[in-house]
Amino acid sequence: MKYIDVAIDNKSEHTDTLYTYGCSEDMVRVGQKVYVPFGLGDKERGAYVFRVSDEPEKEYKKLKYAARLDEDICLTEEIMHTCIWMKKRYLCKYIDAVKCFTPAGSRSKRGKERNPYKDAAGEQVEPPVLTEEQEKALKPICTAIGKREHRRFLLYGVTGSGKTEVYMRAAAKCLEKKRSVIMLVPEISLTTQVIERFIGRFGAGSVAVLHSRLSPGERHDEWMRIKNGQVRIVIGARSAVFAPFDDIGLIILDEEHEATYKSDMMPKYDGAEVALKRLQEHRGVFLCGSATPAVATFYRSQCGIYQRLELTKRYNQVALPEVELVDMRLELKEGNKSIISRKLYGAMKAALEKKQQIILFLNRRGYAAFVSCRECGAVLKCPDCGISLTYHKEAGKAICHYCGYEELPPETCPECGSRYIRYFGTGTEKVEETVTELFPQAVAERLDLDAVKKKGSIDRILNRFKKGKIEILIGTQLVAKGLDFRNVGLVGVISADVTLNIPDFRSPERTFQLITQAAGRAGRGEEKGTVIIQTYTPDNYAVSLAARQDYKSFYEAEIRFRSYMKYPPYSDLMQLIFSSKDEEKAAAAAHSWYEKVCLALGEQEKACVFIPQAAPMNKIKDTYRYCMLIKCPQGKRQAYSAAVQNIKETEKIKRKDYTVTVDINPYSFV
DNA sequence: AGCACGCCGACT
DNA sequence: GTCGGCGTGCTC
Repeated sequence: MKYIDVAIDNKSEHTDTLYTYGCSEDMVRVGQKVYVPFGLGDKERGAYVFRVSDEPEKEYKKLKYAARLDEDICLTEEIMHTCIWMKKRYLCKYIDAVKCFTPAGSRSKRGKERNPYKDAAGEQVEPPVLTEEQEKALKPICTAIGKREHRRFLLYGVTGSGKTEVYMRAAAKCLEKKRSVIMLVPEISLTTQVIERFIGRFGAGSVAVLHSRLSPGERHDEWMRIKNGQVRIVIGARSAVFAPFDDIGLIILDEEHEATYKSDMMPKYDGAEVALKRLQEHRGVFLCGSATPAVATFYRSQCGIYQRLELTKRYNQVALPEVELVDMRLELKEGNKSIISRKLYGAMKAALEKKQQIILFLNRRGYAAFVSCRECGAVLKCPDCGISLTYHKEAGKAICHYCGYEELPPETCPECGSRYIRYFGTGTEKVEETVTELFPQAVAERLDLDAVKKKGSIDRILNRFKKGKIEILIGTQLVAKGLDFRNVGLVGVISADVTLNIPDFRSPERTFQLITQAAGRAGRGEEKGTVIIQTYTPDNYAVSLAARQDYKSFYEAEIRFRSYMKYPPYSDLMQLIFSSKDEEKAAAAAHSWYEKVCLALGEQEKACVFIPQAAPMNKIKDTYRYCMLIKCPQGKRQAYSAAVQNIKETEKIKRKDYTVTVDINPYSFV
């Protein structure tokens, strides 16, 4: 007779503890999925074994017995440890963490198996000769893999310096040692080139690609393929970090700085943190790479938590593009009211004459940023979110970019009745309109969420661009990401200020990354490209240093600011969100929690707890939200977490008319 | 969260 | 006397 401590598979907060059952079988192991009778009706429920013991912890009045094992699902001990760690780190339930590791679907009925990459990219290419820099970067990685050491590397390499080749060599070393590889990419649809190269190198049969278009059945089949050791390489978005390998030798995070590695659903985990936790137990290697590492990541490479490896030269020796800043205030002063500066116009004309392609980048879709009355100053706002509505000319509507609410823009001001309704600010639609006016003979197309919705997939538009059917591509951040086009001679950033003015401590970091990534799209072929950045704040350090492509100076400036303000990496930010159908109740909950948190942390820590605020988009789907931010200083993270967890425990016993969600280091504060 | 038990009012 | 309303409390 054995005793097993299990987490029950149900949604309730109240049952988020380990329950002890008797178990007749000796076979039962940690990580095994079992079925147990639960509750007054002894309804059979799924459960996962966290602990197995010969003696019960204490005497139980009515000890029940596990009914049966699940044939398919048995997780590893490492996974169960990681689940316990996740519960503590992200304040989620046991079962939330376990669910990350288990396939959502059940065994698919039909035995058919469809792999979209199966017949794609059969071109088995000979690995190229490594450059001296690549060789130097690869060596310590391979050594660590060979010696089964848990080590962490940041591969800091300019765009086009051949990071992917280093990833592939490290992966090959891992396979040689009969260990498994997880390769995380920011988004499958934007990473086809990298995936095809991996498949070309290792063969479609040995690579599993996890993506959002998989049906539950297919997902289950892939999970089994991984679990049974039929594949040793998994490529996927952040959730692929949960792949059920039992000997992980390497986890790669490509484009490490991307926000997509942070989950915004429960549990709100950070893919990089989970990767590190798993690798500690597997004694595996963590390898993240970027041309513009997150400030927090570079900081770790400065203090030796990560070993930094640098690739400074572009692969085919093409010089980095020439970057020019255009001060749009002067442009206006000198009488040019257009959104395209004279310099950008000239460069566009020159590029078109040379038959080079152009990318114009603006991180705002729609036509105008807001609709306002010139008489009284009223701005058209979303009735649900309180956020100003963006005017979309093509759709003829004013649309809320948060919740999708739309209305016809009014003829007269709803506040004062004036007819002076005007549209302010620029979006991609307006850029497209201006470009078609200026260059009527050129083929210009838009690539943003709206265009993708209307004209089909991103790939279709990008393929047309690749084939040269589009001369000018106008887009939001969708065009700034790792695409590699040979014939782009000019990249124009229409307004570098859009991201800079978002109220978030990371907005300089994001602006710097976006400009650098966009600039990296220019001149990847034979010729040196040109980049023109338009801005109203040319003296801002993020803008000016991005123009000089000077990451290290930007890092120095930014880390000083973070240190001074005690922002991450000098602290962890913990965001508590209180939501309720009743605004009063959400507010009351937030304020009562504020008192409780202050009390629990003590007087001297009070400065770290911020007074709750109505969330910027206060109401989503008739639910009101209040936010409270806690800045946890380095070294006190666990104490702070524990205090909040404690309050959660005591609060859940009482009748609740609100819900709390916790987000550790949220990527956005709206 | 579910689910059963229980204490109360309306009905055959 | 009994059927069912939902308020209350527990789940190894």
